[in-house]
Amino acid sequence: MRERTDPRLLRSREAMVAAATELLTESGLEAVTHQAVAARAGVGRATVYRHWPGLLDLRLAALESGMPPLPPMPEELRTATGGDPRTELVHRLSVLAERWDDEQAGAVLAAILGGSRHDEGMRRLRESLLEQIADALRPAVAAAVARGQLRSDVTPETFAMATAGPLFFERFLAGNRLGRDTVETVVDAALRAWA
Amino acid sequence: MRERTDPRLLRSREAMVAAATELLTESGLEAVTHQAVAARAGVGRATVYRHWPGLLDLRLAALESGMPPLPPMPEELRTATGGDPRTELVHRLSVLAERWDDEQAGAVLAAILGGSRHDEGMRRLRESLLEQIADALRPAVAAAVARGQLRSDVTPETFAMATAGPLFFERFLAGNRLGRDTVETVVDAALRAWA
DNA sequence: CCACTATGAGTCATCTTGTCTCATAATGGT
DNA sequence: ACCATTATGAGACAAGATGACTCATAGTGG
Repeated sequence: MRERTDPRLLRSREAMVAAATELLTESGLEAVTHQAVAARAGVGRATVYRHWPGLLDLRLAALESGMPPLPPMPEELRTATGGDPRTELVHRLSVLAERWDDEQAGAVLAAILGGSRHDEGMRRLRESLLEQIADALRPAVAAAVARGQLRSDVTPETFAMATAGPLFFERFLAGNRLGRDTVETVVDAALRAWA
Repeated sequence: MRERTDPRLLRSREAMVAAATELLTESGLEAVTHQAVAARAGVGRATVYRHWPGLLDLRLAALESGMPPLPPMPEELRTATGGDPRTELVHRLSVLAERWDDEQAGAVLAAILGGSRHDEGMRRLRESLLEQIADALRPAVAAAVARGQLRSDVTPETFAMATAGPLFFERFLAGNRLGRDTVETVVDAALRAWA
């Protein structure tokens, strides 16, 4: 039985995923087709069909590679915050904001929002994105609740809505880049609102 | 010179726009093509090309018809609020939330978010959407500032970020319908945060 | 009643899509 | 070093989509 170790398979797969991600970033999900990916990856068209028989499979691969998990909070930074929830919240949301500042984020998010109503795979991606954000905020929200800085009924999901929501709005509806000042403003507003 | 009054022109145009909007709602922007619109509208393929020679023109027409201007605040309701900013804010945002609850809203917004990076027309649509929201909140925000319920540096744009942002997040990222309770929660949080 | 014009049907060349075959060469086990 | 395995690129192919065109017809405005 074949393992997943054939270098040819990995090489071409890597090239195709890279090409698909580029196309997604540059021209949106519509531009991700077997033909376009093959051409850009320098690969036979049939090869793309072999790896992802369906168009949705191919596009899902592009989207997945476009939204890797958020890097975890570095331990040295966590201790450096002195356990201050606000500092940690600002840091976690800055990581998110930085990612959303990236060019490809808009393409990925728009595709997920639009596609999740029709496609199960995209719905999964949307939910995992939501979970990613909530998980990133979970420890700091818990700490803030423990210290009485947030009401005890504030969940990570609620706090995500209160912070990631405005950031999303500012970035993708207003079209503005997200600086650390914006993140701090949003975090402070949420802390005031839910104290 | 021909006026825009030829009934044939208006009839077929109306049928095509309706068909395009349906396709957009049901299957996303990608499904809006000259051929599909012609088939659904019961119209010749050439006719669709005559009205919108380019694919982007056609899709823009579908998007525009999918985001008509928000209805203005009814005068009787405005007086009924007794000039209370919170009540008016809740009302205005409930109108927005109701629209976003609609099935087609997700398709329209996702298309605009994704397309506004590449297409000038979609960028215009995105900006007009933003303006729509800010304008809807403008009088109530001004009133709240005048009464000292909001800091004097809070603009309609800021308040839109603080309220429409979370609503957008809740509706399209978390996938939850927006009830009046959600709107009230969000408005109250924003009023606390920016008092 | 008539000149006008939007329309539907159709044709046509070109491109895209999905499936298939086959020779080739890289690969892993022996 | 050898060989059976297998992923690949090139290409053929039918079916369908695309965009531009022509033309007879019928609804329209004067």
